[in-house]
Amino acid sequence: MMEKTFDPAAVEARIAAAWEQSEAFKAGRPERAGAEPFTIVIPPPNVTGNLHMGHALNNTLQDILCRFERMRGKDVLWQPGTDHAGIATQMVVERQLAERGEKDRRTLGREAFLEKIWAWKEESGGAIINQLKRLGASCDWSRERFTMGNRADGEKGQMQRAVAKVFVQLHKEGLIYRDKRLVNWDPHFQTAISDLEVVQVECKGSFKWTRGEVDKDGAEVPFNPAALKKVLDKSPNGHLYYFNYPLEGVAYNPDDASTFIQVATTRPETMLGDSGVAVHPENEKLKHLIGRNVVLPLVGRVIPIVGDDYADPEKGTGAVKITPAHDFNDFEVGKRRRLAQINVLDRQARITLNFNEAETGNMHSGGFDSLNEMGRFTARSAIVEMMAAKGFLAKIEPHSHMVPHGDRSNVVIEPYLTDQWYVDAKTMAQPALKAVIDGQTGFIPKNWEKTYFEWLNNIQPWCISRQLWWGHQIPVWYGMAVDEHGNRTAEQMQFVAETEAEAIALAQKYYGKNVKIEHDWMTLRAEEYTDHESIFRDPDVLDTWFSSALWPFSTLGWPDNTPEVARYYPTSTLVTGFDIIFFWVARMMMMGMHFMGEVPFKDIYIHALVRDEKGAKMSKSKGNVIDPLALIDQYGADALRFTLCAMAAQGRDIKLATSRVEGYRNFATKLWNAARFAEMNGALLCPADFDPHQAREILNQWAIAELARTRNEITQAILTYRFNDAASSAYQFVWGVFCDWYVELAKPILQGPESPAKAETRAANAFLLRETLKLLHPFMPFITEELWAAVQAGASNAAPKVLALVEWPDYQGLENRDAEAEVGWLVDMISEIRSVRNEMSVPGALQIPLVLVAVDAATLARAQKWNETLCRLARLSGISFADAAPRSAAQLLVRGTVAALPLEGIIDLGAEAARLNKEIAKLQSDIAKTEAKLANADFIKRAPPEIVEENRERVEEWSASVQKMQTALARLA
RNA sequence: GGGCGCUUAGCUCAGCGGUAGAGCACUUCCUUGACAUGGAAGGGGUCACAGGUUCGAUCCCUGUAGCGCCCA
Repeated sequence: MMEKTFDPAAVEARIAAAWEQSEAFKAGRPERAGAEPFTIVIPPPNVTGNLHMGHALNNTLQDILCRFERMRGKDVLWQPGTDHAGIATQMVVERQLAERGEKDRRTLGREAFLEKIWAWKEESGGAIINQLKRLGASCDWSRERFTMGNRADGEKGQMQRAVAKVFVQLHKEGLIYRDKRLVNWDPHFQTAISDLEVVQVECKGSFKWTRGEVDKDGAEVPFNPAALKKVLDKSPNGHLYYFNYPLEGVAYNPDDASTFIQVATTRPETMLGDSGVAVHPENEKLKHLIGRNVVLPLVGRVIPIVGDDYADPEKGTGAVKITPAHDFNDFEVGKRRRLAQINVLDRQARITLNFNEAETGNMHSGGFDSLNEMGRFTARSAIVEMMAAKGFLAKIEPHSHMVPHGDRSNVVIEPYLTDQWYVDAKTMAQPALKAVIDGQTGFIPKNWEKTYFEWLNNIQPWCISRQLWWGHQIPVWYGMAVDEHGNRTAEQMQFVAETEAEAIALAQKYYGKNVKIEHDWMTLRAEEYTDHESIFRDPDVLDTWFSSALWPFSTLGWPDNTPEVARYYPTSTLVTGFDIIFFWVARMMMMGMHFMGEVPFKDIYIHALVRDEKGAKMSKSKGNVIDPLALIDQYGADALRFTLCAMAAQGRDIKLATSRVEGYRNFATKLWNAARFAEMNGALLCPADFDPHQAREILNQWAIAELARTRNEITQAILTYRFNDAASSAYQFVWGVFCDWYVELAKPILQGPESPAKAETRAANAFLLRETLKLLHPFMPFITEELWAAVQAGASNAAPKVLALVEWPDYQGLENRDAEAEVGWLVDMISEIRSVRNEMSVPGALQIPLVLVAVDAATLARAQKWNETLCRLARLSGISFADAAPRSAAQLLVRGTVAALPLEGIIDLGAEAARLNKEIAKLQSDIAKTEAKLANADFIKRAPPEIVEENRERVEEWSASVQKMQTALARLA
């Protein structure tokens, strides 16, 4: 005897083991060698990561597709793996070293530190893989990949070779180059980071001061640098500072606006690097100053006032100070107007005054050396104080603005001028754009194409180098260039090669002598070798996304010519969130088009973000994170999966409420109990010879037809990525059709005497249950697999051992209108009687008689046939037939049949009259509305005939009902 | 500022040119032999607002308001 409820915690691990043991998820199963392949590459989660709700949704949807296609007989490869997440991993391991009191990264040195990371990875990396298994993800786990490959393989490793080959080839083609540009610089990790790793945080300060402002006693309020410092120490951002920059050649007077130009900035310390002031060329108030110069306060540098559209006349003072080396917009203005790029920060974002003497102005003589190596925020208040002291500070006001922060380090990011490696993304974007325009790849929902186009059309060079240790080291070696006599020049030489050996070979060819590897540039430069020359490798590593961009083919074994590449590329579908369309999807498209000459995936399904109940993004700092593993523990993986699927409507975020998960847990219980009922009634095992087409019982025919319809709905819904429709179809069938009606209507038969009808119903019940398990399996793999074992018990057929490999049903010719008419009538009759009973407050336990009035032979036969069922489900004492309704009876109308419940003495006749009047009124108002519509000549003329006909029929039906109810009303008196 | 999206029952959301739907919550009744993680019945919505297109608009178009996200 089955338990009363399904206990996911007790079952899930066992089921997962059974799948593993049967190798159900393995791609390339021999019996499917001739089958169509279906491939999905998992969006590789971060190796340091833990399963969050976004992963749960993402992987549930992928799993539904994979299980569905696997059941449809395809050779499914769901390729799993993780990515090496440069900064995150380095950070995790550094923190671990600190906690254990071990040597820090720099003390350890690069090699030793990398050993530590690999050790960490072996020990605790990739926990998320097991968490995905708990969710039921049917990946081919034997093929798990890691973007960093395997430690043991070194540069011979396939992932390493893939990355190196891509780099070298793109470099050869001129699509990878070295350039000096602004990057997002993280001063904590001292590396460039991608836009993706930058979060904008809104900051608003509180300090306020205006030059010349007087207090209530009429005294001028002096600037209080200590007070500002105190505010900035708490939070350095959120103020706008107004500076007067004196015009060259006039005596500066803060009270005479004609002697200066006023600029506003949120980052005062960058003024040390100003090389111009911009004014909009059509700015009536200021344009006359274009072409003049200002003398940069403190520094003494003479810099021009230039005309540029970037300066918005409406914003701030209308004049903008330009610091090309420390602001993305200013960088562009500076390039347009040929302004100097003066870097005033070091790698830790401390002020450095070691810029060009020519650019220094009078800094050193001005007594500002104290600023050197000062932290940027300390320098901020120091510089403001200096400006104030010299009378250049006009105003400070609180200002709300977005400040970029590193998402890992949480420090303020600085735009920073450095040499980095770039991919010419603009060129590579063209085939990626074309592929979507031509429809080789399509987004679902389609409107995401717009986002994709938008980004690819405005794409910037992709900075791929990172100043980290953990990652694919850039395959470039540097040496000194030599002239034709073999003498070193001041230039640098680059050797770009897939392996160290190749690099040495290239260098040897270039130098004409032996080449050795040196470990850093300083040593190499300092040494004068006689017998050989030396090169050293670029210490930087590649952006993690660089290797992720190769994921759809590198996981299949590329660059080797593996059978997997041939069979599973291009992949079928990519399932991912919209937040990485730019960073990942677009880059996979670029790399796929370039290296494989073919799109990496045919469909890109973009799903929503999972938010909390109130619609807020889940985040640790808000404390509103719902842990999917906790939900799995509490309600089971199936319930969580079904919830996410049911809520995955296209184009809308998911606001997750645990009450929904609970609801679908209850759904699982319902299914479980349907099986339990079947077990108790000998209807669990479907006889091998049961043919649904041969069912003779109309109830069975009806339910089988409903099953077939549901199968089609689910199939269609999954194929069109309408996951929520698929879920509701399944839910409606299991609960609303199978449990609520089929089982109830079948009870009298199943629990009655032996008969052919009973035997057939037992078989049909088992059949319906078994087929339902198949249809539900992609959504709820655990409970269905568990019940599958039960419905297969003792079955001797050759069906696969696990449901995961069973064939998706395809029923033909099972629809049945007659069955719908009869069972529909029965269902409506029972519902109506129950409704009247309830409304009339007939005690639940009381059995009452039913009189069917003036029925035809067919209805009479129908009523007699279903007598027992009707009596049982509607709590009737019996059914009789009459030509006219008895007096003092409640009357109801079901699909044209008049039914009377003689309830004299039981019910309040006044209440029944009121009930009938209410229904009549409702119908009459509907009739009036529809008749008005039919009276409209335009409607008759222009509406489709079937709609007009439908409305006519409606009026007729309603009118007949009104008439019958009026008769009933008359009989009441 | 630019782009995208949203506004439907108390809550969370489907739907979408042709009589407004689900789950949860709520009310009443029911521990009957699959299931109280259950059953039966019920209340509850001028589908944000204003115009327009249409025979007909919750649905299409325009505008307004509010909210959210992305990019500056």
